[in-house]
Amino acid sequence: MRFTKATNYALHTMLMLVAASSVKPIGVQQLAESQNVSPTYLSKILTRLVKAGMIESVSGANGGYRLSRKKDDITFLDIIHAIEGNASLFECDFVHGDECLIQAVMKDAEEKMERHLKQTKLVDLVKQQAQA
Amino acid sequence: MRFTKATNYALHTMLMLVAASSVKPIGVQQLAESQNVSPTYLSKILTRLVKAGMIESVSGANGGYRLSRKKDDITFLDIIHAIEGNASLFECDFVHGDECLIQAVMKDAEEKMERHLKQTKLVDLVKQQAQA
DNA sequence: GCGTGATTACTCGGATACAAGATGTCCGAGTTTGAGCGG
DNA sequence: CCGCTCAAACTCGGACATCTTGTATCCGAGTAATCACGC
Repeated sequence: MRFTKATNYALHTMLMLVAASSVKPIGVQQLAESQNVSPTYLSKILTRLVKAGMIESVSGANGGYRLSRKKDDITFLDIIHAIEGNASLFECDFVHGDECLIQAVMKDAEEKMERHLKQTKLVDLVKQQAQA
Repeated sequence: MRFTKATNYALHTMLMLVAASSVKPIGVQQLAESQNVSPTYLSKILTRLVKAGMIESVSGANGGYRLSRKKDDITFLDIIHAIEGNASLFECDFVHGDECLIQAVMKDAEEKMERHLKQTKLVDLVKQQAQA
């Protein structure tokens, strides 16, 4: 029960893209170097973000990745769900007659966490970085 | 990033033990049957709870598991930590100069969840079950 | 100078490899209860 | 009836076995920009 490294890569990459926020795409190599990942692996992660509609890829020379339109409303939860999937963290597959009380508690806890991740946007971090 | 089945087993088993709450221990077989797990596997999980000090095992005939003394203050978080470990869910191992802003956000989110799990006790569920 | 083609710098997707963790199973060893048996 | 022994019913712990998932690598294919070259 831990977040995967892929999520970490995705979050850091997105932070860079939001910070750059320019029209020009940033190449995978550049993004990968600053995180010590192999470019091929990072690109595999980024395709998931593309499918989620938050970034887009530009192929060919001078290609790379850049934010798609909605740029400023991207939350942590968006990215995490794109990478980890939006399945529930806890799933009780037993068949006790009524609803599982344990599952209810776990679901509440999960929602507490998700609420925080949903209300924190990447842009906020960029501003903090700029001040420092 | 999901909770393991072992955690599910542990939570359900603890709920039974708290509900029983008697002096007599309950055998692993009985506990396992009601959850469709093999007794050997369940016992492996329960030893972790023993090491965490929340239950104790009684060996020999008519043996089994029962709560240790502190019985009524056991929280969800206690059990989860005993099974999954108390490591942080998110760990950024990069070396960016200052503290990782992303990690800070994730840690906050995690704490939101843990707070809920810490303030929910198993005894509360037992009472709910009794009412129904 | 201008079009055409080749080269180069990229991303994309699938196939594959490897490691770690989750999920069990099996077995031998220790421990307690209780039954059986002999005095 | 008492005590001793032995079998049965348990848990404990380590050593496997298997399956899934995370973490990557490699390679061929497609695509866009740029460079070279001939007219």
